[in-house]
Amino acid sequence: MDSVLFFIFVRMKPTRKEEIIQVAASLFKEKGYSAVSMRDIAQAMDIKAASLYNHIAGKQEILSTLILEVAYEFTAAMNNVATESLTPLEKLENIINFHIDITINYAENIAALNNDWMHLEGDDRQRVVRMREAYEDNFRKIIKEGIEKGDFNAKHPEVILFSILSTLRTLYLWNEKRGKLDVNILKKDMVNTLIHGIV
Amino acid sequence: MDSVLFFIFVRMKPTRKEEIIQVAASLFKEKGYSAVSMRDIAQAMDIKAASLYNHIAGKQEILSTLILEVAYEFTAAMNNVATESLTPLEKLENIINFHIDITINYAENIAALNNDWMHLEGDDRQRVVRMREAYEDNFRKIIKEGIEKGDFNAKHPEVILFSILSTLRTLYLWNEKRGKLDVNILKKDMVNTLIHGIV
DNA sequence: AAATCTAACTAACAATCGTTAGTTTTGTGG
DNA sequence: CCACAAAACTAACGATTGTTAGTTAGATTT
Repeated sequence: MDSVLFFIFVRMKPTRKEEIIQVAASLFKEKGYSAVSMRDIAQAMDIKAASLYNHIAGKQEILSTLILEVAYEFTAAMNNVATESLTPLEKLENIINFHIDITINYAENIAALNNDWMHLEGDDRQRVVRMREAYEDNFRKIIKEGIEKGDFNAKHPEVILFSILSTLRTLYLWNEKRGKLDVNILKKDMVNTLIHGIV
Repeated sequence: MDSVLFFIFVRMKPTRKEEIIQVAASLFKEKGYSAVSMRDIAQAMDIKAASLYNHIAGKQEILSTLILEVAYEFTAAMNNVATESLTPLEKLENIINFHIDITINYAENIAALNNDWMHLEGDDRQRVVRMREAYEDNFRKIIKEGIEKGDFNAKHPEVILFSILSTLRTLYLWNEKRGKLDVNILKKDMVNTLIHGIV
């Protein structure tokens, strides 16, 4: 009899801590970190605020968990693309694609990263700022390389960088009301729009 | 002797109320509405928090003033463009241009509009949401018209709309560190990038 | 059955929040 | 110099904030 390889995908039941972080993330996305109280989070879970502290160290831990988690995702994905031997155009396509992928799985984390990073305390804020700067530098190098090679036509790389980054960072706001698009169609359209323009 | 026409530009000294709103706007942009206390605002003006109430009704009034002010600006500008008899491409160029102009004069207001509209109370929130929906509808019609006429090539207008709007709405984050660009150069580059892409 | 663990609870803490009331200082026009 | 208005002040209010301490109910393990 042939040997068979089973791939069993198990969706692990989330720990109570993970549940809290997820519920908090949803509230943070809706109203922002500062406007959400521990009692708000507790109420959304049908428990009392003090009970949260059996599972987490405090409000700040929720924020730093959310932000650092997705910051590492972006950093890893960007480092992968940057070190591969691809044309600048191919790299740019890859960046757009992984941005969409990460956004699908980490929309609430991205909301916190974009809007509440300044409320991180201690070393965490500096670490996140540095990761974002490194990310942008990688992105900038790819665009500059594309301009030098003549693949991209633009005078100022900053305008391109800003435009594309703005769009990608805001992707977490795409909602079903705007149309339930298939992921691969969205990727294709987004690549087309950002790279080839609209005329 | 020839008659001479004098244009005298007077920068009116701001009222105390306007000063407060401006200082608050700067703090709101930095940390968000909920994370800024009346005592923070007062401290930035070297007075006590209670003194603020000689000039304003409350914290909420500051927020609604900031947001409604710039929301009307965008609505008026968009209505102007939408009712003019221009090609979709020309309309789009006009939109990009007035977005940059308004951003220069109302960066802090736009930050509040983008990030703190949900903290508006009473009728104000609904009014702002409706204005934004009307704005987007106007924008969407222009893009659809461009697609139908064959001026724009895209399958889904939503992707274009989302991409351009994301970039324009985020313009308030452009800082000097990113390069002090002349306004007209920025306009030209932005039009080029958003419309013709980068290849 | 006893012991341990998990996850909730009540009660309270000091700090801070937006805001009000009443008072004093400051600047200006008559 | 005086009268008045503008704009600051002190003191305090009730509500809410994040968090801690100590306790309890229920499930699991020994």
